[in-house]
Amino acid sequence: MDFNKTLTLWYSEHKRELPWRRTKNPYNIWLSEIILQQTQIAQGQPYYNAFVSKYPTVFDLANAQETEVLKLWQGLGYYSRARNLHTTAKHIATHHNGIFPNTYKDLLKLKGVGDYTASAIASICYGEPTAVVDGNVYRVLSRYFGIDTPINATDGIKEFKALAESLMDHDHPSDYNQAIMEFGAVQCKPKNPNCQICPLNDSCVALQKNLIDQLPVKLKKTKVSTKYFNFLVLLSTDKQTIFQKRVKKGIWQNLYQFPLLETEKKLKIADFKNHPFISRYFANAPFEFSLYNNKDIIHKLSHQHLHTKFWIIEIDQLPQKGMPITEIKNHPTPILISNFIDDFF
DNA sequence: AAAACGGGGCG
DNA sequence: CGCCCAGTTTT
Repeated sequence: MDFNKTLTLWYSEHKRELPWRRTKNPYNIWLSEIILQQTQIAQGQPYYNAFVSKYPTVFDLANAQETEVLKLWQGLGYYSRARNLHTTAKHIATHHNGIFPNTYKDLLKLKGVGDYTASAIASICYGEPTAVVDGNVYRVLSRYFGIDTPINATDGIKEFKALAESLMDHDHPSDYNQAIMEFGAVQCKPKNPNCQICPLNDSCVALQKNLIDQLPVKLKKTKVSTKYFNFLVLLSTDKQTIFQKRVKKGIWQNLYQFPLLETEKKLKIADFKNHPFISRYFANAPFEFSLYNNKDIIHKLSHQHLHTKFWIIEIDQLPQKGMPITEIKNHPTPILISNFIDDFF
């Protein structure tokens, strides 16, 4: 049986029941695809449900405040997705009367929608025969056809996209695209796939050549840097603290945090009070401090390891405008800080 | 072409 | 502890 037919038959028998599989509404499909970028279904599904519940239509999302959208996104990571999601919702509501573009080409123009997502929406919602190539597709195709071109360089990206397009079932673009992705997620898994029960095991090149563990080929991983973060948790006598928006580009843009002192090395307790930033920040106002965590909390991002200390600082009057402690939980914040808040307050 | 961008889960 | 995840944008 050919590759194509085998996959769609497998899909009809094994596909999981997922909330976004009950609809072809482009708003819902778009929302699910953005949430699922670089995100496993188990992690993304609760967020999808929360977003659909709070923002049933693109107009509801467009009318929200960005900080409210980020709060609902909190913990999911890659927060530019949430900012772009909101930007695109406003654009669709304002300039397209709430109607999504209905072609791959026009979908691609939306902020936060790249080749994969445009292909997914175009095929699922409108039946356009444009092939998705996500991590699952790279894995399935590289193994089945025995292709060792690196998947994260220009050559491989073009080669796999062309191959995927050539395999497209023009009569069932939606099912075909979802079938190959689901097959990658459930059967042709990254680690320890059970090739004994694979419906393609009689024609899989990687299996025949014992290359399942070698494919797909991925080029050098990005190196991880270490940073030292010191968060200043101010507590005034009138129950206020300083909690401010990260406005600069970089990680956690537009999320909230306590004032951050980043140091080259670990900041010792004995050196805290005399650190130039601290002495200047408090301008000799009397304060008492203690360290919340004796050992650094190591928060791991894909490209940074953040060695973090939370300094608890009790002071009569804040050196700048503050926020009542009761209000900080209403603001979006990185999971690193959210975990601290939940434990400390 | 390469780096930046989160957080969770798994072997 | 390294790899992977229904990738996109910026540099």
